[in-house]
Amino acid sequence: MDTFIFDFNTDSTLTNDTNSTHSDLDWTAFQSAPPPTTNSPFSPLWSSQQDDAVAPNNRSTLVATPHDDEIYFEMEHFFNGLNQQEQLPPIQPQQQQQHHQGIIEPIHVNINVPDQIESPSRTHLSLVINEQPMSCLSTPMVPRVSSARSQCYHKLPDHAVKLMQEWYNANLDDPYPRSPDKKRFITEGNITAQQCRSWFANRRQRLKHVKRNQSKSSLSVASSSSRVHHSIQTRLSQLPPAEAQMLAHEHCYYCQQQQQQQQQQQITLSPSPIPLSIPTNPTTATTTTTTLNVVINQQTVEQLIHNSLRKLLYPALM
DNA sequence: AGGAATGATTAAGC
DNA sequence: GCTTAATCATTCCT
Repeated sequence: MDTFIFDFNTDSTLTNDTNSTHSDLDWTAFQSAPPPTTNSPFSPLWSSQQDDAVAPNNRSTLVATPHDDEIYFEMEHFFNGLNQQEQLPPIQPQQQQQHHQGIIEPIHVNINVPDQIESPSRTHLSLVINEQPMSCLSTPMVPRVSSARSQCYHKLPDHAVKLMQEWYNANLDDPYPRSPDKKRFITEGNITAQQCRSWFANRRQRLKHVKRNQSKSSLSVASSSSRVHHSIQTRLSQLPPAEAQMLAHEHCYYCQQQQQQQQQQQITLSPSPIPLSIPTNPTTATTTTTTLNVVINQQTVEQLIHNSLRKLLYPALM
């Protein structure tokens, strides 16, 4: 694991900590990336044009992994805080001066990034080897001769796709066609066995991807917020408590959210007792097993985590 | 032009 | 031999 140290300046530019001995990352790649559309300078790097995670063209050594999403969310979380800051009332000239005098220092946050292993480009491999692909059909669509892969790109017959799609939709719980089904797709759809396998493999993978992203988008907010909050708080804890708290509430989106939730809960959690009904059954009167179905919402969980963190980080304040 | 969709390939795992 | 995951290449769409 490498530890990259990012400097978060208030103007959201990314600078290289040249004194760091933790990172040998080539920062020129980041500098040559297109200008960010948001306050986060990382968006262009981690957002791919399709569902696959693709490393930037000029960063062949930086291969995107599933961890990148987590890192991205952590970065995004922090910059959400900076975005929020922009929506705050304009800084007074005196405060602005304090900014430039360095009273509000850049915050350093350590992000752990798994070691990346360079893998050779498959395009290059196929060009070098120039092997004949397994399933090249003699169909008319042969656009270019640049690589073996491009020689056999065809759109599958609509009829074949329709057949497989119908079968897939009807067998979502077990989308693995057996031999008879495959033979039917091959003969009726006029495709090869390889094309049939590829189609189902792609279909399964891409649907899985969609499902994963859907569940992640609902869960990641809470978990990543909490994690990044913790890492930032760890750093801030090295500062004097008063200064750290001011910085945290100014920059940390999570803290701002927590503050809002606290205020909301103080209003909504006024005396409204939870209705608890204990089932009474004459036949099991002697047994004392009782099931209480209590729904704990996300706010409550985050509140509990937040309080625990505060106890850990600021015991003097508790 | 750029992103999304789609077909294909490869390596690794079982 | 089949599947998954990652990735590339091409076509489609806006």
